[in-house]
Amino acid sequence: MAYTLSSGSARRPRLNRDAVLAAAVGIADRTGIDGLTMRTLADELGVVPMAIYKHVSGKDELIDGMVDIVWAEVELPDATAGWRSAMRARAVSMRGALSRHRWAVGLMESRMQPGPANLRQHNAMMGCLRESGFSFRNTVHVTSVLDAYVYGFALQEKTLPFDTAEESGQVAEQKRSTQPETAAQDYPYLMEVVVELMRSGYDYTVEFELGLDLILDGIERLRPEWADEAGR
Amino acid sequence: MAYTLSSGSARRPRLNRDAVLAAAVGIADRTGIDGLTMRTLADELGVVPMAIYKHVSGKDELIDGMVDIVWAEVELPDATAGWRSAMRARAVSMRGALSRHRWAVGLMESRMQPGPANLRQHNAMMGCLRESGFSFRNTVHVTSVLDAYVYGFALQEKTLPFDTAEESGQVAEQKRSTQPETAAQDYPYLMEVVVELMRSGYDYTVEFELGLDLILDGIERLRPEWADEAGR
DNA sequence: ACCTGAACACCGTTCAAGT
DNA sequence: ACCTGAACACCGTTCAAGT
Repeated sequence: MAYTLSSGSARRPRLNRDAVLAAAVGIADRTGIDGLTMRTLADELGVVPMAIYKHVSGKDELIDGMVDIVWAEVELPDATAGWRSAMRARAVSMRGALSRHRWAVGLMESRMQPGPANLRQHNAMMGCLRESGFSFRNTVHVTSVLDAYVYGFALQEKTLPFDTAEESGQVAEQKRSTQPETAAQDYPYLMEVVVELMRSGYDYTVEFELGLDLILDGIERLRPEWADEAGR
Repeated sequence: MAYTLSSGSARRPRLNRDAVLAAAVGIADRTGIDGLTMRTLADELGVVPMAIYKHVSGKDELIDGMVDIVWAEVELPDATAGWRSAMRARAVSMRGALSRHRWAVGLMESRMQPGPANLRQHNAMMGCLRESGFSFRNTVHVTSVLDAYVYGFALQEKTLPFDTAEESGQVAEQKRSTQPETAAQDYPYLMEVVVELMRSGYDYTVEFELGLDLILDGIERLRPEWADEAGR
């Protein structure tokens, strides 16, 4: 019976939701979120645009699904390791996911229907902090400052016009030589720092972890104080 | 001679670049960046879409100009006040500008042609830190961590589905009652924190300044250490 | 049950014309 | 010098049809 029903179009495996989402993530990774249209996605899948609407209600739901794929790539905090190293590992993992999927920066928290991986992640984060003795209020504070830093760093990383330390030098040099000669007079401090950056390079990972440790130190140092109000 | 040249259309003042940019910022503030199209902008100005292209080369240059208007609203750091209060005031001012112009979050650093207000701002920031004795390298570190925090906080503020402490409660309540009953079992820690947030409210300004002071403390405490390498 | 084709109401931008 | 109108190559999405 099975073979009597299979038609000549058995070439391409039947479309399903996961295949649609995976293809969409691939396109967005390669060409940016603007390069992802229902039409380019359909082309990639070897299908007509309207075929996608059988698996996803529209572009919004498509993006909801893509964002939850990124959330699923973020390591869950392991509370048994202690809150500090759990929070550190989670932040590092999240920055990694966001630099692999730059289109996702700015979308991670903005979806009205948070997906299961998103909920699981936040639940684990709250759980780790609460079990480590943070009050409700301080759990919110810690989440807020760490997430802001991770999102903001990822945003800068997405947004700055170089990817590697070597490229940072090239871009700085190019900018220096492109600017009108007046720039060095009008913005002397800026030029000085740009020239120095060019000389010594810029490593995103080193920079990220330096700031992260500074913030974790701040949380740790303030903790006894915050613990005073632990009942609340 | 002047009046012989003035035609019947003297009703609307002649279009110019500043008027175009100001109108565009207004539309983006009210309706979001998606609500700003060359066509809605033309309507607002009482003009046909193509008229705009005489004052701006296209949508990219339009947005470049809009972003620099936001930069111009950010208070320049006042080095005479000491680096810490200068950095604090600048960060608070920048968050203010970004919450008045939420469409600008994510665009502040992404323009290939930084405008004059942007360059002035960064020059003043570098100047304040360098004059306060920070090494080149540490000037970069401080800028990186502070900007990441401000951008990331603004991103969360733009992105979270409530604006005020009261609304945060309403949203939390609605989310709680909308979720399938299993949510409380699947995500107990998350639900607990959400319920607590609902009870006590959430104030963006308080939250922002708490994290900001934590980071400034971290910078201050690490400073002597960093100063050791001040020559470099 | 799943896919298709044509159409609609939008975009940003070009080009040739108007005054 | 500045503005206009029509057109082009794109969007996301609806609807009626095909198999």
